[in-house]
Amino acid sequence: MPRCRSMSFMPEPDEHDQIAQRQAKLADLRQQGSAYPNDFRRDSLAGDLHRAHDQRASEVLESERVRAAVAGRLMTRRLMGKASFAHLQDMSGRIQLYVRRDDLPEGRYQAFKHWDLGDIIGAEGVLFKTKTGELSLWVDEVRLLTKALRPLPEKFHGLTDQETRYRQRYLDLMVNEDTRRVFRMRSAVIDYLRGFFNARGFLEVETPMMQAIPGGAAARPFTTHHNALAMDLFLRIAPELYLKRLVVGGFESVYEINRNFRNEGLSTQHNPEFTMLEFYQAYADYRDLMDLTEVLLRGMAQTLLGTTTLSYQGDEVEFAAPFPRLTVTQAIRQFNAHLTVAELESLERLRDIARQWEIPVRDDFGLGKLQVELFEKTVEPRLMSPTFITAYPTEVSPLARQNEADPFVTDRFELFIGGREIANGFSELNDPQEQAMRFRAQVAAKAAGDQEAMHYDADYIRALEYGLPPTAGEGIGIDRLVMLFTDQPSIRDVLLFPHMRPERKNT
RNA sequence: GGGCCGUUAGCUCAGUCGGUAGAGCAUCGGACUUUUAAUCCGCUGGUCGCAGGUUCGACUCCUGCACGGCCCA
Repeated sequence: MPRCRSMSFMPEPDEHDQIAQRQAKLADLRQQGSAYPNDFRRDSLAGDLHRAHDQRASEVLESERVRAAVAGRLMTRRLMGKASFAHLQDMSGRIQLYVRRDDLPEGRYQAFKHWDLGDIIGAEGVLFKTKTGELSLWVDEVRLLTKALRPLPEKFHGLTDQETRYRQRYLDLMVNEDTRRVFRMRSAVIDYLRGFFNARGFLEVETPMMQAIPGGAAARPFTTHHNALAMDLFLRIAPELYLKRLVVGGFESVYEINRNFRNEGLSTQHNPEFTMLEFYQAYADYRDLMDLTEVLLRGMAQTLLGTTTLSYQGDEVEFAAPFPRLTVTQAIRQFNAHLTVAELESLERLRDIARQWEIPVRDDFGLGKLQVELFEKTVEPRLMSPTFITAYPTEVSPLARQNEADPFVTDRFELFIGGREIANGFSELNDPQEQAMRFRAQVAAKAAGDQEAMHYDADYIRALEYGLPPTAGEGIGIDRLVMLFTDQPSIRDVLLFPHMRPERKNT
């Protein structure tokens, strides 16, 4: 690929002053030689240096003359005539540099004075402590490695404009430590999940993101097109049906952590692509998974946060106590004391109640769907500490196994934390004939206008006909979990690059 | 899709009753060899989101649009 190697770049006339000034400085650098050198090698990270030497006495440090080479972005600078202090930031943190004219090669200090905040530099020197006790590097060599042509956001207030933080996440990461904290925690959450499932003998797998038949959830898919095959494909809305095929194949414990895509609106809770953990375990049922989920989340909180009590947007969320388990109808009645069992089992009565709550009721809503709608409206937002809700109606659970005592409901649960659904799991429906019937009902619903209803997946039925062992499976929404663990109010705050409408203004 | 709020210098923000646009930081020039929101002196920097309208005159009032935030669906 041809690359632009222009040796004299004229600033665009509409660029503001600071960019023009920096471009002029870059032009000078090009004249003097390589403007983008890649021969500087560091041997230390700021964070490691602090960990190793912060607690050591100043005299000891000076007598040992510990040398270090560091590199990173120039974040602050205090010029005081013939000496300066500066802070360099790398992935691990910041280290202060002490730069004196008389300790540098001839002319270097003059150059250093004209470098800009945001430039990427390398520095070598000897560690010492300033009179205020801050570990610093007494620099005897410093080089400009990459010129920054655009100025940094303000050093004190940082970058606060939400739109810019989302669109230019690199800037947000540069200047906002809290943003770095959130995404480190996200990484730690995923790392913990992998460790947890790997330690229990689960196999991590990857299944198709592009599917001919989108399945495994009630949602509208994105459509794409394969040119060579001349066929439309769908971006997956869930990996569920493929993961259960793997259990049929004999991978009895599997998990996948990856993206799902759903063609719905954007909100503080929804991004078109989001990350799910799904896992399946043969010879287990939904109660086993509730137990496992409880162990998982309690351990995760204790390990990653050092506590089992966390604060989410001002509410306390407690992971230490056993998570309460209530059925859908028990939960509705707990938060709607006036409702009777008879009312919850009357289609006509429930329709009226739902309308009173301003729930848009469609004619094809059965009793089970109405119960779940009422639950979501009146109970879900109030479940702050982890709560399992069980006995989801069969009507809204086309892939879940029916309860043996009460076939109106399935052996399914959802976990709510912070007023939101975090997990959804159930004993899998492994009867191929029953599953085929459920698919046909979904197809009928789709024909009647339910755009979120499922397709008939004949290969999935064929797989079940070979025999899916009794199995339980669960999905956990990673983005929402990370929101909880980082106390962030919007899903956009835990996605590095949340979906945004294209910006029209000039960049 | 609806309601409310926002968009002013690179960043963070003021802007009075409609009368020629302000501050801090950053930048630029100068002083300063242990500073840390360094300090001190001086100077720059603006399509007030975009397009219309009202007006002698619009950052300000009105309409539409774009993007964002929050709430609702």
